[in-house]
Amino acid sequence: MEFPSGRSGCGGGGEVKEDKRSDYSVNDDEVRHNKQETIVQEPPRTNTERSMQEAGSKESSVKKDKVDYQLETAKAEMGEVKEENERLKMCLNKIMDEYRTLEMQFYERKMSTDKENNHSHQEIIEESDMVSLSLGRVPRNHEEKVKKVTEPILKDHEEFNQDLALGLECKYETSKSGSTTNVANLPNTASPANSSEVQKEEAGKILKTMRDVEHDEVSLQTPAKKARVCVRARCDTPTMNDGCQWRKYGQKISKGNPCPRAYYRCTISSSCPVRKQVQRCVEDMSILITTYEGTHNHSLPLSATAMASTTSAAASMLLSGSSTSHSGSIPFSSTTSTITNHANNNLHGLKFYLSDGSKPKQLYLSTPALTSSPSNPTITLDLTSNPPLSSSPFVRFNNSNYNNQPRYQSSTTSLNFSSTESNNNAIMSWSNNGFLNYGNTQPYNSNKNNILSTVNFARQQQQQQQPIENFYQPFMQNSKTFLPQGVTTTHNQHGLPDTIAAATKAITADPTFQTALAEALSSFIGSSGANGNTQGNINEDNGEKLSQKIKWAEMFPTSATNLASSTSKANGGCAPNFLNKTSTNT
DNA sequence: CGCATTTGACCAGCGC
DNA sequence: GCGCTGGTCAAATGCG
Repeated sequence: MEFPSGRSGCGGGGEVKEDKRSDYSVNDDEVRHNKQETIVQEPPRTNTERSMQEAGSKESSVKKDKVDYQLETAKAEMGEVKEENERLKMCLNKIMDEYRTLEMQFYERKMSTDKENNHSHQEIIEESDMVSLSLGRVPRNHEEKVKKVTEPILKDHEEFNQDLALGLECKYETSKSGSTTNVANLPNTASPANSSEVQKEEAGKILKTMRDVEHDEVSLQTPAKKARVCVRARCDTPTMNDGCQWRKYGQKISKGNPCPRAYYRCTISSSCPVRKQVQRCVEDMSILITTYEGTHNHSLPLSATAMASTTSAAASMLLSGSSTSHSGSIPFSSTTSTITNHANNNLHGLKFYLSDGSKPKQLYLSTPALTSSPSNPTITLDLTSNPPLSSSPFVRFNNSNYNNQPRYQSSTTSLNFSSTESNNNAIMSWSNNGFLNYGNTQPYNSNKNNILSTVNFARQQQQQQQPIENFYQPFMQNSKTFLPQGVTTTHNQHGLPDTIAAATKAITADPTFQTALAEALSSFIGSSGANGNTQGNINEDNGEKLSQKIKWAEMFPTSATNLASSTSKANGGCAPNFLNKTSTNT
């Protein structure tokens, strides 16, 4: 059948049909076999042979009757199967129609709301963000399917359409998105609409089954590769305030670190599986190591979405890399030459260093136990300036095959969003109120030559003399625009998409790194840009952002949608305050 | 009194 | 099998 997954789980009836069908194939084989036996027989030459042949002809006639009977039976049952198939097709068609109807209603309501509020684009972005903040990976063809469905409906709102598609695609935990996602996957089989209660039930079964299948896929993936995201940041408080609500459920003195490790679980939802571990770095007590594990299954406060999306993106990056590692490639190491060629691209002061991943090392982690489990690949986001255990302030994508790692040397991918300064000038830290600060006022030196390969998304040269304190202000309070070198734009107050475009051109060679970096960028940049005074420019830059999203989609087929979602979110101003000094404590 | 935190006990996984 | 370690549970405790 066309949809094995959906059909096989269709209330058990599908399996019966499948079994019957397998019987058909067996019967057909028997028929062919019998026919061949009949044809191969030669004419008799002697009486004995003739008598034997007569007996044989009687046998063959009996066989023929049997074969004919089997053929007719098979045909009849095939007809039933075809009818069943047609019914299923009609079910799917009806579901598709209902989906389109709902979608159109949603768009219409959205448009009317936007007209009323007189700032449509921003509203759209915010609303779409409410649909989904997922940073999961979306197959490009899948996105195109949804786009194809919705394109005739709203050509003028392609951006919104894309954002909605993202939400429909990614957020599996909601029933709405789950159903629509699945429906969007279904081909549009043209058949006359014939609604009936049976069909509705069947449609419901299909949707339920497919939701279950999807949920099972997620649940099966999660425990096997429960990625962890380790965030290192300077923080004076016992825990850094990431906007989420946590409840402490345990504390342990771990080996090798006199500082106790605290265990927290998310309390926003009782069923939320997210855990975090908090521990001071043994070598620098001012550094707080927070390890996140799991994905929130509920909506987050605005102030919590940034960290959540960051960790989610990082985890997604890690898992995507780990998945490729199984196929024998090193996910992040093949981008060296390309990235180095564009090593001086600056992007809003964020620096993503890429080093040779062929030499897996465990970096930064003061306590190896934080990456203890071989089944838990860990990515480290280093928000400090001086990783104590690293010889150079790189980001090391040490996403080696963690299954082969010893217990304390499991896969660790490290992102260092830090200064290249080797001193103690933290550019980002959690202050005594638990919120993220942005370091000192030391001049920023963006270039280091002792790195194997570098992606430098830092500011351009003319900005390098600016204090670090102003480093992130473009996304926070000031409307300054920091453009990469060689990039010109007419939207200076909205340089983010253009700078992203310029940066992405620099890293288009390697799809794996594209995927990984795009997801990391999506959350980080998206978050950083969220709080800027950019709302007034939303409308005029919408087209630019839209085109930018398209660029991203072209450059990063597997992850551009995530970035587009995050950037639209950021521009919509409802993104949280991962980089916001003034975020409110929830 | 309700909620959050503390803390010892318990369990599972891993290495020897 | 045993010991070690990380992680979790749940009763006890503290606090507003």
